[in-house]
Parts: sequence; structure tokens; C-alpha cells
Amino acid sequence: MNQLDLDIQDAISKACLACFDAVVPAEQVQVQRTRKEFDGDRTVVVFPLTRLSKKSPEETAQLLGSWLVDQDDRMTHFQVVKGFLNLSVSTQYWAESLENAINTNAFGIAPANSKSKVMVEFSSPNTNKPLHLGHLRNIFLGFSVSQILKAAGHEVIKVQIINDRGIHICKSMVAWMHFGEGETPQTSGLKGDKLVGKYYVAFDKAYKEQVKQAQNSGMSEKEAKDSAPILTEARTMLQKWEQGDAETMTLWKTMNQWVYAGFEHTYTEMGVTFDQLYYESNTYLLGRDEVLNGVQNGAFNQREDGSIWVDLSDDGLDEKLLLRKDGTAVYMTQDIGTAIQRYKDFPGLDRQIYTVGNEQEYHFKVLFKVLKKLGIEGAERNFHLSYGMVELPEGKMKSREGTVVDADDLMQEMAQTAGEMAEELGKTDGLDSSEKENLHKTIGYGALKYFLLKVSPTKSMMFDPKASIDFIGNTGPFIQFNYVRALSVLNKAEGLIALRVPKEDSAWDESEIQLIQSALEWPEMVQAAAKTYDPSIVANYCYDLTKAYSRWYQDHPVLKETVQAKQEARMAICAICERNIKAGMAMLGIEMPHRM
RNA sequence: GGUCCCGUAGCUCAACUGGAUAGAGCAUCUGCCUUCUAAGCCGACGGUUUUGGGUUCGAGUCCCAACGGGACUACCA
Repeated sequence: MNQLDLDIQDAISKACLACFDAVVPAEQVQVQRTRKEFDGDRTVVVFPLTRLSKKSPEETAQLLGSWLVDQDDRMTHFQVVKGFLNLSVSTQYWAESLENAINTNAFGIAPANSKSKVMVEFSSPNTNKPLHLGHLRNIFLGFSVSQILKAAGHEVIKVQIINDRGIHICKSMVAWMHFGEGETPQTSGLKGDKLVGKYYVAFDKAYKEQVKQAQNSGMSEKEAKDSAPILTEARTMLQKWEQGDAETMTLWKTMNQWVYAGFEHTYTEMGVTFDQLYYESNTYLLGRDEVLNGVQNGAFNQREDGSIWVDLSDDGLDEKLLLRKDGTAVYMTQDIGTAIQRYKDFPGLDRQIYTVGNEQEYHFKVLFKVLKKLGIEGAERNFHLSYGMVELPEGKMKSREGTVVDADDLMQEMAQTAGEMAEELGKTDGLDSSEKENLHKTIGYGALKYFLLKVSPTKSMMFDPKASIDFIGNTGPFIQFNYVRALSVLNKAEGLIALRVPKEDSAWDESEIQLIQSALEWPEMVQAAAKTYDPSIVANYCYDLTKAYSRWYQDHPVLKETVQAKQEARMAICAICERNIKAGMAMLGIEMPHRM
């Protein structure tokens, strides 16, 4: 909440005491921006106060209004509509606030490291197949949230846990040994993750054939599925891996390196980086001791067969397995170990944010409760940044059915479409080929990121590859385009018009005062987005501000304006919009072009 | 069966966390380039917020029920 609203709350609280002899805590006074169809800038909702004033809503509002206008010289006049007290704030106040904002370095951004240290985990891929559309939502969300938290003053550590071990990797390895003929990314010209993914598919194909054959020779389906020779091979390989067999380890390392190189390429294209990587092969054994300690402390209980469970029925959850009877780890065991390890790796870590799909909500509820039972201080502050599935028109993505939308392909298509459109509109005349390529990527990737981030994370969303992503309307490129226009004005005005904010009423019109108010809401938006871990708040703010700017831009020329004060006022509007939009889009991981 | 999400214009999404006449974009129709970039702007069309109750000055928002969609409920990861 901004200072003006706080002051109004405070004043209303005092006014209630003075006028009605009633005690109203300031924070209970509802202050909001006045709807545009009414006269005024700020609205106080007086309905809740009528019980104390013992007067009608209109009468109450009248009394409070005159008291306030009398006391606070920022208020010029007021109007009462039903139970709403609409206050008009002086143009001078808005102009001064705008001046402050423009003179503030990085307006809306809190000082670095002024708040607690947080860790954001996102992406967290398997190493047996390439990244797809679902990963894109995850990665953009996680990255954006970390940028937002940083802007809100937190120290942020971006991590991913790489799921680099297990039966799925062994499947790719076995298939490569059978069918690969020594193929490498270099010899095949394939991206490493694509190459490994290709053998994962090859495994599945061979496996299905073997199952079918076995069934044809009279075996039951279950038996056939369980005893397919190629699956047995994969299992054997997993055992060898766990024993540290040298040959297996070498192949495993080689193929994983291919995948990492492939992922790295994709992350670079996205503009995404990590501060620390965790590998499951290093962490999957962590956690067992923690669980055993928990048994000692009485936090968990061990059954007769030796398996260890946590009883969360008091928290409305079930009993949950933490360690198998043979003493081996389950997913939860590993996550417990990894979480604790991270607290050790980063002393002073306040909390961890896990960007993982909503199908794992139950898992994380359990994890946080378990951490609490283990005595981790602040475990309840951890947050599962849960997001809905990205659905395709034909239903869910299924890698086996070939309905996955590949991340690299999609990004490339986006850039290509942006290029075709730019060409058609004659936007890229005079640019060399590498400048063109960069511009097309900026626009195409911007459209994709914005599309995936403008929706609230909790909602599942529809993605139609043919129709979904547009470059006009409520889109990333729309925002980029208007940013470029603002930038263009500022560049052309440089040296001609001073960046100076005039205070007199005659310099401003109503639409400009509205724009100033929207621009001044920026810091609150950053805080709100950080508090709820929700980039869509930033995305929607950027759009709303851009839309308002674009409307205004249409009939408020800057360079051609002849009245100096008005010209300066318009310059200031362009400047603050340009800055806020750029900062907001940066938090979404979206670059801004200089022309388009 | 139990738990959790979701249901708003033909489609994709908003609605400042209980406030005023529910807003944008797409699609459809229609105007505006001799004007700082038309990937833009103006206008029109489009709604019983799934349904039925309840809470109160006031409900898309909170509570209950029903209907519809999704997820979870593995000694898988």
C-alpha cells in the first residue's frame, strides 16, 4: 500500500474519532482507486463505518469527506455516491509523486538483499528425453518468480535437481548399445538430449515388439511385460550402475554429458541460468540417516517388517512411507535429504520454493510436514509453486503417442513466425542477418513466455499450437511494440526536451493523471507478485499499463506539442511507462527490442 | 470412497482478495496511415459469472448442496 492510501486510512481513523467518537483502526479503513466512471482518485468505502457513526452512509461520507478535505491539502474536493466517498487529489500531488518515481533509481525495485535468502528450484528434468512444453511453463515460471523475488529485495538462489539416475536412463543406454552403432551428437548432428531421447523411444518400440511376440507365443500380458529381455537388460544395467560398474558408469556419464550439453543450449536460448545444480545421483542416498534419526526422536515409526512411516493423520493426511523395508530410499527419502542438505549448503536460508506441477501437491504437503517434524526451523515457510498442466486441443501430452510439443521446436517456430511477420510488415529493412535473427528471437520468445506467464499458475491452461500464440492483442509483442514506440519518442526528444516534471494543473489532462496513478502502483505490484509467487500479476500489470499508454499515445504527440509544460509532462509519462514496462518484462524473463 | 484444484462472452484469460454498471484479447462487423513506428487506435456485437440455497448494507469472490472437468490417494520416480 502506498503512502497516500496509508495517510487516508490514518486520517479517516482520526476523523471517526473526531466526528463520531468511534475508534476505527486505520488498517480497517478500505481505500481503493476510484473507478474511472466516477469523479475522483481515491475511494473510501464507508459502509462498514455506518454502524459506528449511527448515520446513513451518505451522511457519514459527507462528514468524513469535509473533515478530510479540510485537514489534508492534497485533497481538493470530494463527492459522495451512495456509501462511497470519492476523494479528488490535487494534480500537484500526482506530479510530485511522478517526479519522485522518475528520480528514483530502479523505481519499484527493493534494495538488493534487504530481505531474506530464498531458494527457487525449477526445471528439474529427467535426462532421458528432451524438454517439452510442460517444462517451458515450469522453467519460465520458476525463473520469473526468482526475478520477482530478487526485485522484492530477496537474495535468491536458483537451483535445479537433475534426475540423472534410474531405470529410465538405463533404458536409453541399453537401446543405444543395441542400435546406436556408436552414434554421437557429433556424428549424427543431433542435439545431445534429442539423441538420447531418440534411444529412449527406440527402447520403448523394441520393448513393445518383444511383449507382442511373447504374447503371440502364448504368454500372458502381465508376464510378457515383466519378462521382456530388453527390460531385463535395463534392470541389470541399473544394478550394475548401483554397484559402480566401470563400463556402465562410463557410458552413463557420456550419455548424460550429451544431455547436459543439449539442455545447456536450450537454457541459453531462453536466457535462463542457475546458481547451483543438484544431481540425484549425489542426493538419492541422502535422507536415510535423517529418517532413522526421526525414528529415534519418535517423529516417525518403524513397522515390524522394518519399513518406516510417518503418521500425518493429525494434519488431515495419511500415513506415508519414508523408507522401504529393505532400507532403500523412496522419492520422499531423497527429497528430505536434499532439502536438509540445502539448508546446510546455504546457511541462513529462509525457505525453499519448489516449482513442480500440481499433481505433486500431496507430496510437498507431506514433505514440509516431515521437515517440520524433523525440527527444521521455518519448514512451514517452504512453498510448493504448483502449476496446472498445459493441455493441447487433442488432450494431454503423451510422449509415447508422439503428442508432445518439443521445447526447441516450439521456440524455433516462434522465432520463425516472428520473422515471417516482420518481413511481411517490412520491419527489418536495414538490419543485417544476425540483427534480424536476434530480433525475431526476442519477439518470438517474448510471445511464448508472455503467453505462458500471463495465466495464474494454479490454472491449467489450453495451448493450441496453431492458434494460441499471437503477436497482436494481449501478447508479449504488443507490449514490446509499445515499449519501442515510447523509447523512440524518448530518443528523438533527447537534448530537445528536458526530463522535468511540471507541477501546474494546465500541463496535465485526465488521461495523464490516470496513467501516473497506474505507473505509481508498480512497487505494490512487485510486492504482491513476490508475496504470492505469481508472475501473472506482473504480466497483467505490464499489459494494463501498456494498453493505457498505447491509447494515450495515439492522440498525445510529444515532439509536436507546442506548449512547453505539456511537452515535458508527456515526456515524463513516456519515461515512466518505458521504465516500468521494461522492468516488469525483465521479471518475466522477456527481453525488449530497440526497434520492431 | 477420501482429499485438493478448477468452472466467468463462441474461444483464451482478467477482475486490486467482500465493493459501485463483471473487464481485455481472439473471432465477426465497421472506421482511422501526408501525423513521435498501424505488430497500433476508435466503435459495434457478445454475460442470469454451471445450477440451487445461505451469510449481509453489498457475493464472480465466503459457507452448504448438486452438476461438470482435472489431479492426487504406489514399498514408482
